[in-house]
Amino acid sequence: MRVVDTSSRSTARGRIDKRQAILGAAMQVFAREGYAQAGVEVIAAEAGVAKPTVYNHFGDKQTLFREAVAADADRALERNLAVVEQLRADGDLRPVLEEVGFRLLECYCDERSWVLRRLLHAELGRFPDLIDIVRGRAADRVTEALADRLARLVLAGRLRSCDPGEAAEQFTALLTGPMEARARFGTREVPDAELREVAASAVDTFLRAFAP
Amino acid sequence: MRVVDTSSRSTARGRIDKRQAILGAAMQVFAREGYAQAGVEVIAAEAGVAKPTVYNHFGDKQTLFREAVAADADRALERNLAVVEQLRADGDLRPVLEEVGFRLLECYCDERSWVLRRLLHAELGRFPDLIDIVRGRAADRVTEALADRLARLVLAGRLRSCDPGEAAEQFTALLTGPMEARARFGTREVPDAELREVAASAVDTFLRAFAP
Amino acid sequence: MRVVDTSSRSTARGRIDKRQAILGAAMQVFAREGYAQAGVEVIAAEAGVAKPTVYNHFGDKQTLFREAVAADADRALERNLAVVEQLRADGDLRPVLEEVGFRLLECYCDERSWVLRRLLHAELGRFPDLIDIVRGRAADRVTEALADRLARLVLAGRLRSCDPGEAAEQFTALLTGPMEARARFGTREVPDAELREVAASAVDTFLRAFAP
Amino acid sequence: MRVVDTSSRSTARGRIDKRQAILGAAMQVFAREGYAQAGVEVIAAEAGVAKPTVYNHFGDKQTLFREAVAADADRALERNLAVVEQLRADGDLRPVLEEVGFRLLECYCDERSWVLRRLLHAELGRFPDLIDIVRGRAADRVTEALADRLARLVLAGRLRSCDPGEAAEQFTALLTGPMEARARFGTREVPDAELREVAASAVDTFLRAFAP
DNA sequence: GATGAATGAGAGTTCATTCAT
DNA sequence: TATGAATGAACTCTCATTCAT
Repeated sequence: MRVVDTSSRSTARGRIDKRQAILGAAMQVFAREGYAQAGVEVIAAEAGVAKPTVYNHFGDKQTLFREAVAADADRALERNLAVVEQLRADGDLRPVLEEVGFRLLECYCDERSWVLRRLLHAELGRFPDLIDIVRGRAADRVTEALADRLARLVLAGRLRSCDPGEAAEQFTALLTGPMEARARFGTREVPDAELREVAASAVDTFLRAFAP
Repeated sequence: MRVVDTSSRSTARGRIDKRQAILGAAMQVFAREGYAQAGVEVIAAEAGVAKPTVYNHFGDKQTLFREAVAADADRALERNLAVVEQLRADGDLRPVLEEVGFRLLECYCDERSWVLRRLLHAELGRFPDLIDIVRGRAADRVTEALADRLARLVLAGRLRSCDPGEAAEQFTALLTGPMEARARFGTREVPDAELREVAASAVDTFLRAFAP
Repeated sequence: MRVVDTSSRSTARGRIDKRQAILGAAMQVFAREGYAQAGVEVIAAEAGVAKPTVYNHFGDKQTLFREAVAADADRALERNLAVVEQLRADGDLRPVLEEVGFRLLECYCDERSWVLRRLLHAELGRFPDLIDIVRGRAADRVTEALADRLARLVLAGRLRSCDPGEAAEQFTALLTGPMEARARFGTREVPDAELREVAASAVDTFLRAFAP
Repeated sequence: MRVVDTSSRSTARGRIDKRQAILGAAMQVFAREGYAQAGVEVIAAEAGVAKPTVYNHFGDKQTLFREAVAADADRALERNLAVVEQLRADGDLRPVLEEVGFRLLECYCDERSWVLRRLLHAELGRFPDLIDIVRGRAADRVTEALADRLARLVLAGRLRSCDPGEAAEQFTALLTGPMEARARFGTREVPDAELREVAASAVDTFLRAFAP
């Protein structure tokens, strides 16, 4: 189902295309099989290149893994930040929080997000720097951005006075904590309605605790 | 100091001792290396037995993995349930909740708990049944037990009327959610003081939302 | 389908029964799997004993193999000799030869005979002495016995003067040679009618060449 | 003495050379040890390549075995057919038949022929398709070719009227049957003189039975 | 720059054989 | 004597990685 680029004979584009194809294939295979089990040969095949080409581009399997993970973490960060930015102080607070909560859960429950978290857990032992790669690009910065928005809500008198960092932590926890069980660690597709329920419940508790 | 023969030289206990030794070594090695990378030979060496002995006892690597995980999940369940049972309705509620919260965080942040969760995430792809093995023995049943206790607190008028299942989910989320970031996925040892802080903050938010 | 001896608790019979059971099971397993692939554990299970019992009786796998083969070779020799003894000089020669030829082919095409020959070929490299074990007990002595009978036929004027050893060799060759192809090396069950045809054709050629 | 580059250092021929080397080594080792006992590592060493190279070329041990056997069967077929083609109807029949018989016995008693037959018998259980691989390439087609020649001799009036297929079967049987015993299944080197004797005796019997 | 071919190291698994009971 | 348990050695097969083109 891949679309073959018909114009990549040794052009500069061709090289970039191949690099992207390899990264994409790598993430797919790593997700499916885990790092140790994933075969470079399989990745190469799925990317439509020869095995040594992978090595020409990335040097070794570990580097390929790191870069593939980093690329996906970037993507996830961007999506999450875009959601947090929707948290504005105009109008009724509850529906806004519920909408943001729902969107964040959508990100959290995205197939690729589960894959990323799974790989992170799986390979922390062999790749301790993965924490920084992923968290520097995703989880922490999202919480930070969320804290910023909450701080402004406090200043605007829409929330009671509190530590916005802690509040952001807890808001996130109230959203994602219940999902882990319900999504069975990403193996069950959670319907949007359930996402909205969880978001509503989280927001309810959050507002009971943090409304002025 | 009992003086029974604890040396395992060929007594009837020998078999059981070896089984336990293998399970223990297996968990250590799986934790260190991940399932795919862990070598049965290494496990055998670490257990002080020969490689075929491992196969005599467990048949193959997958079974060994499942049984090792199940054993650790059992242990974790027991510890968690013991903590939840301490949640009694006598006296002031806040300090009791804070103590239970702290103890639950101790369990959650235990080295072996992190290992278990990491392996669970890591190998879900290859072992989908791991969810049931672990959750049937741990996470879910703890939340259930917690919900039971919260229900009694509602009936006793110590908490406002609410769905105890949801309340338990959120209490757990408020505890563990913030830990994931702070413990850097288990790679950082979190001092008890910080655990108590997180517990206090979680209980504060929880009581603001669920006090009558 | 084995009949278990109900009275073998440590009696002298019990021991012999077990020995026979092991030999029988061994031959079956060796036939099915070949020497190298056959597992002593499987043989033991099929004989209804524990693995070390096999070693108590036979010392090692090679000895077990030799004894099992020797036992079957004995059985084959007896059957063949009984057939050759039917070769009497009274009455018409052709039908007698045809009957003997047919009976010899029956022996030759017996499942257990094919197994024996296959094992012999298979393991000649590892067991050079197998030639003597089997041939001393079977092929050669049958040809010798046949030569004896033919010699008496020559003396009785029923066959032309010739070397009876050569005649016996050739009579056997005319019988068995065509079978190898037709029986597809023992993997095809040859119907009796075809056996009789081959025997008749062999006798016809033999008599054309050796009638006085 | 041709002066082409027969050294195989990385030329395009290199691949083919290695393939041939592996096939040759495989046949030698399989012959020496039997299929089950033969180690791929040994084969690789004897071929002067690394173990995975064997797997790159043949995929697995079974395929390697089949291809090695097929290659040798091809070789044997060619030699046998060349001999049968020498069976012409000009001149005296007896010496021609004796020469052909002798040459066929040479083929039959060739070391590699014994090896092939031994392996065929030995591994029929595990490789039932070996019958077709070998017989389609060797035994059957030789008998067929021989039958063709005998048919022409019948038409030319040099042999009596008969079924040429049967006659070919019996001619072959008269040649090879006595060899099995004399060569002790290929473990004894039979001198040419004895081969000629057996051939002469076979031809004598054959002509007595089939001369017009 | 991209590839087909080759490899060293190591994986899981099996098995004949031997203790200790 | 018969056995459950343990083991050392060996097996097939895989894989990340590197030449030579």
